[in-house]
Amino acid sequence: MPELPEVEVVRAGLEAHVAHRTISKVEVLHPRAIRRHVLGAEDFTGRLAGVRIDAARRRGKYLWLELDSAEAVLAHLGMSGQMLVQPEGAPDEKHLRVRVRFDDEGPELRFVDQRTFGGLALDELAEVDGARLPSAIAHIARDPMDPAFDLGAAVRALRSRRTEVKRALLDQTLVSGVGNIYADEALWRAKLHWARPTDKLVAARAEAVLAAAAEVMAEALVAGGTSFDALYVNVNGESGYFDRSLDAYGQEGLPCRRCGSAIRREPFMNRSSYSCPRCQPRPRTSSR
DNA sequence: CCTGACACCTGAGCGC
DNA sequence: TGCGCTCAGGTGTCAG
Repeated sequence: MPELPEVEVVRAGLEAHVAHRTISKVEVLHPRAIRRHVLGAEDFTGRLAGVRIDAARRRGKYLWLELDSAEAVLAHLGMSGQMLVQPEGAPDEKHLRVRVRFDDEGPELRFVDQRTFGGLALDELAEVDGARLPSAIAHIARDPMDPAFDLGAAVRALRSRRTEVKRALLDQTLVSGVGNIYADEALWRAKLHWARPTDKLVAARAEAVLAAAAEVMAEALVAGGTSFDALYVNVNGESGYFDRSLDAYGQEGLPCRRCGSAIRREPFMNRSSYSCPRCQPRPRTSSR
């Protein structure tokens, strides 16, 4: 499930259903799911047995389970990863990759991932810029829901890049949590075309698009996230409903809510970008 | 250093 | 039906 609101929905579910429980046994059903755990599946399962989960945390699209062993299980959902809380004995999902059982014999935790772009790894926690993070994600910037998020610093970082504004929004080292959907929504709200060069954005415009990203992701979280199909669900398998509130993403041909022009779709980085041709005019100097 | 292209996967939906 | 193509909420790696 991908972007920040959807990942936060999952994190909250993990906090509610697996925090304060002790792991009894872990099974890795597909090696790719733990490819980031360099020491391999045996090391992964061996070190998790008997460990208690203290908390579920998140930065951007990454989440991790803090363990009483002072380590963490770092997780990324990739394009299609799910964390499901299921009764023991429920039939295995087709793409079940990792199963975590607990010593209370309550519901088990399942990492399910069709495309296997996501994965789990055991990692050390490290102090990074005042935060305690799995060391593998030390390079990931704070997200807009982080209490210590610094909007001014994000504005400066974005404007220091020489690239297109949407590429910058998707760069998780500048600001984290934003993906293709919320980038398009933020650009629509800020009335910016995705190809606008970052180094020519005045600070107020850069701030506007970053604030819009924060705002739209907060609204999406209230709605339980964005979900077009069964791939994007919370730990109980339920979909969010923010898709009904999208103004740009996936709206090709539909009237812009502000001006009525038909929303257009343009190729962008091997996928698509949706925007309003009138509210978000293409930059004059852009090649596209 | 920084930027952009590409690889990594599976499955759904479409036109022929 | 079936084939081949395109598309999909992401990111690590590598060449220039």
